[in-house]
Amino acid sequence: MPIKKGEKYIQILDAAVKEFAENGYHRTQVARIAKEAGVADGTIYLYFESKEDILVSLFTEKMGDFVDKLKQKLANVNGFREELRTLITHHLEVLGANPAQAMVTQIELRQIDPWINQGISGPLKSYFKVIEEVIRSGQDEGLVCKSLDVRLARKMLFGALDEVVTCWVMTDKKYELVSLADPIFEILESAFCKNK
Amino acid sequence: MPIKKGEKYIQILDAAVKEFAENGYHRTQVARIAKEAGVADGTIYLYFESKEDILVSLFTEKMGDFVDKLKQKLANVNGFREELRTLITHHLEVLGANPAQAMVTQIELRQIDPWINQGISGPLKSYFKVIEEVIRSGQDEGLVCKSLDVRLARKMLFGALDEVVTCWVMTDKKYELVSLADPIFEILESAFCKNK
DNA sequence: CAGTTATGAATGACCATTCACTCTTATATC
DNA sequence: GATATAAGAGTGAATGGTCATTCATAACTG
Repeated sequence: MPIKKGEKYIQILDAAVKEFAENGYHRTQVARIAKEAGVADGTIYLYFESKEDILVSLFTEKMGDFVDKLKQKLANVNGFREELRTLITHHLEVLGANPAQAMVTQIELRQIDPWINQGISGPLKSYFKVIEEVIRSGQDEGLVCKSLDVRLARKMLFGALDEVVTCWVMTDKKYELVSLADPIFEILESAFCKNK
Repeated sequence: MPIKKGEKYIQILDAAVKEFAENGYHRTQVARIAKEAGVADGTIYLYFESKEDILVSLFTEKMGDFVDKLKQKLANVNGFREELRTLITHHLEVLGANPAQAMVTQIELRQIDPWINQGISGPLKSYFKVIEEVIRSGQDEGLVCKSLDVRLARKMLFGALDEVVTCWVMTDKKYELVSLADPIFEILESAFCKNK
C-alpha cells in the first residue's frame, strides 16, 4: 500500500519523467530515478508498487490534469469552431510546454503491457470522450455532417494531433509546437465541416 | 556478419512477428522465438546480430514490401482522388490482412532506442515520401490548395491512418479494417481539397 | 576431410525488489 | 523537563531471477 502523495512522491515522479524521457522506460534503472530524485532506492517502493506503477502514475496524474484543464477552457468558449480550436491549441500547448512529458506519453507509454494499458485507458478514454463531445456539438450546430462517424472522426483527429506531436518530439524541437495550431485547425475544420 | 537471407532467416522472422505480437518485444525471450522457429537458440545469432536486429529487420523487410507494392498500385491509377483512395486502401488492406505484423509495427516498434529508430527511419521515410508525392500531385491538379503545408498534411494523414489501425489492433479486430477506407477517404479528401 | 551450418548448455551481466537496520518525530510516564 | 517507548519514514547493500549471448561441440555436405 504505497502512499501516493506527498513531497517525495512528486520528486520521484519528476525524476522519472526526466529519466524516462532521456533514456526510455526499459533503459532507466530504478536506481537512477532514485538518485535523480535524491532518495534511496528503497524509498521508491514506499510510494510506488513497482517500476511500472511509476509509469502509469505518471500518466494518470498528468492526463487527469490535462483533461481537467481542457474542460475548463471549453466551458468558456462557444460554438463548434472555437471549441475545436481550443482543443487543438490545448493539446499542442501542453505537450509543447513539457517536452519530457510529451516524450513519455507519446513514446514510452506505447509499449503493450496489459497492466499498463489498463492503468492508462481510464484517463485516455475521458479525453476521447471530450473530443467526441466537441464533434457531436458540431453536428448539433449543423456545421458537421450528421452522417459523420463520430468515433472514426475522433480517432483521426487524435491520430493527426498525436503524429504531429510525435514528430516534434523525435526531432530537435526547433519550432514552436503551438504555431501549428492554426494550419491544423484549418485542415480539420474542412475535414469535418460540410462544404459551405 | 550474419547472413540476412535464406529459409531459416524467414522462419525466424515469421516466428518473431508472432511472438512479438503476442507478448510484446521486451517480454519475448530469444529462446521462445527459436523454439517457435524450430531452430536452436544459437542459430538465431547466425542470422541476426541481436534481438534488436530481429525487430529492425522485421520492419525494414515488411516496410520495403509495403512501399514497393504501393508504388506499383499507384502507377496504375490516375488523378489525385484515385491515388489518395489507393493509398488509404493499401494501408488498411495490408495491415488488416496481417494483424500480427500490424501489432508489431504499430506498437512494439514505438519504443525509442536510437539504434532502432535509425534502422526504421529509412523505409518509413520512403513511405512518407510517397504520401507527400500524392498530396503534391493533388496540388498540381489544382484540387488541393497550393498553400497547404504538404509536410504537415502528410503527418496528419499518416497519423490518422495510424491511429485507426492502432485502435483496430488493440481491440478484438471484430470488423474489417478495409471497410473504413471509404469513410476515411471522404474525410481526408474534404480535409485537403478546396471547397468546390 | 575441410568447410559450413547448427546446436543448446553454460555464462555472466544486469537490475528490480527486499529487508534488516537507522534516524526522526511524536507521545507517554515519572 | 528529562527519559523512555513506539511508530513511521528512509536507507542502500545484498539477493535472486531473468535472459541475451557465447562457444565448444556435433552434424551435415560436397
